[in-house]
Amino acid sequence: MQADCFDNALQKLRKRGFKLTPQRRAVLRLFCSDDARHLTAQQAHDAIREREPSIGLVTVYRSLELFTSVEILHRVKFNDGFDRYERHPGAAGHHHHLVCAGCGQVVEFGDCLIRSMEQKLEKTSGFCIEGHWLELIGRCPECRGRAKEDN
Amino acid sequence: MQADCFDNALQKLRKRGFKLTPQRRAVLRLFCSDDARHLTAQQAHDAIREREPSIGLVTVYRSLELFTSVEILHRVKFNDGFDRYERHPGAAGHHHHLVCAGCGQVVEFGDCLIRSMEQKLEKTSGFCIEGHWLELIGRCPECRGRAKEDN
DNA sequence: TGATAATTGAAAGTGGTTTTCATTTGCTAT
DNA sequence: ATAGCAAATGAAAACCACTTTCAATTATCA
Ligand SMILES: [Mn+2]
Ligand SMILES: [Mn+2]
Ligand SMILES: [Zn+2]
Ligand SMILES: [Zn+2]
Repeated sequence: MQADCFDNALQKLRKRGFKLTPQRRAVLRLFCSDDARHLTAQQAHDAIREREPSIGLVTVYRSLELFTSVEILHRVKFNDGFDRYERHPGAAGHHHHLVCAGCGQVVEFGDCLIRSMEQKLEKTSGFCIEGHWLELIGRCPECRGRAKEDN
Repeated sequence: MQADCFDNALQKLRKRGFKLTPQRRAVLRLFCSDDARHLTAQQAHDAIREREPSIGLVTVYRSLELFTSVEILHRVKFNDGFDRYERHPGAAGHHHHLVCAGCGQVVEFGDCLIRSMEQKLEKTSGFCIEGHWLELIGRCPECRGRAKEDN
């Protein structure tokens, strides 16, 4: 749990006039810990309840939405039916995800070549490109081995 | 409506032992027409009902699933909560979509630089990469104008 | 022309997410 | 401190794209 992450987020909420409730602090605390990555609302709720047993799942949903809107969190889609959340990358720049189809393990990578593709496309299409979603699906070394066994 | 597209699809279904029902023919007819692109199940159902008024939405869902499994159709995700379908690109190779955040208009593009990114990543991560999802979000020229007016 | 298994459509179910609404609570002005 | 009030919370119900169930229908083939 990184203190500056937590304090910056509180600051941001205060500045915009949102109330600092124990529930919101608990959600922030979770996502400021380094091991909280790509969590679903349900996963976040389960984790938070260990410290804040009375918090409702609905409040977690609302906090995730609020924090995403003020860029404290970032919504990630793995196309598996769940919205997932991680700390907003901020100045560190965005990254993408390589998800194992076997075990769900996630590898992050930051050097994406999409900007140059986008610049070419902006010329040919006349669009102003505002963002992109990229998800790679594959198999991690362990799951490749397991697939071979099954044959 | 391209006849060879339709006939090839019928052939494919027959070969695999699926029955050729009027409902399946109607779904195929729709997706073999050139203007049917990135349709949701509901949109497909609405279009098909003009010729086949009694077809059920459930049957459309089932046909889309079946046709996707035998690679007659291709499932596309714009991360807007709907599964969308288009003709399977086949030998023509896959393409990606640039979607306007204002009006939903879609531009397709085929030259994607992701393969080289994938090859680099396969080395560094040890994953075997099986596929990727890429969606670009932007604003078309008309919607850029409209946004400027609103200021 | 039947026999048979696949297919269909209506209705009910599923599951992640959102809305409703009565109650509680953080914040501010006194 | 304290009261007043808008914002936030939690339980329950609603939402909605999609899937499953099941009885009736139908394409296919002997
Ligand atoms: Mn990430
Ligand atoms: Mn397309
Ligand atoms: Zn794996
Ligand atoms: Zn537009």
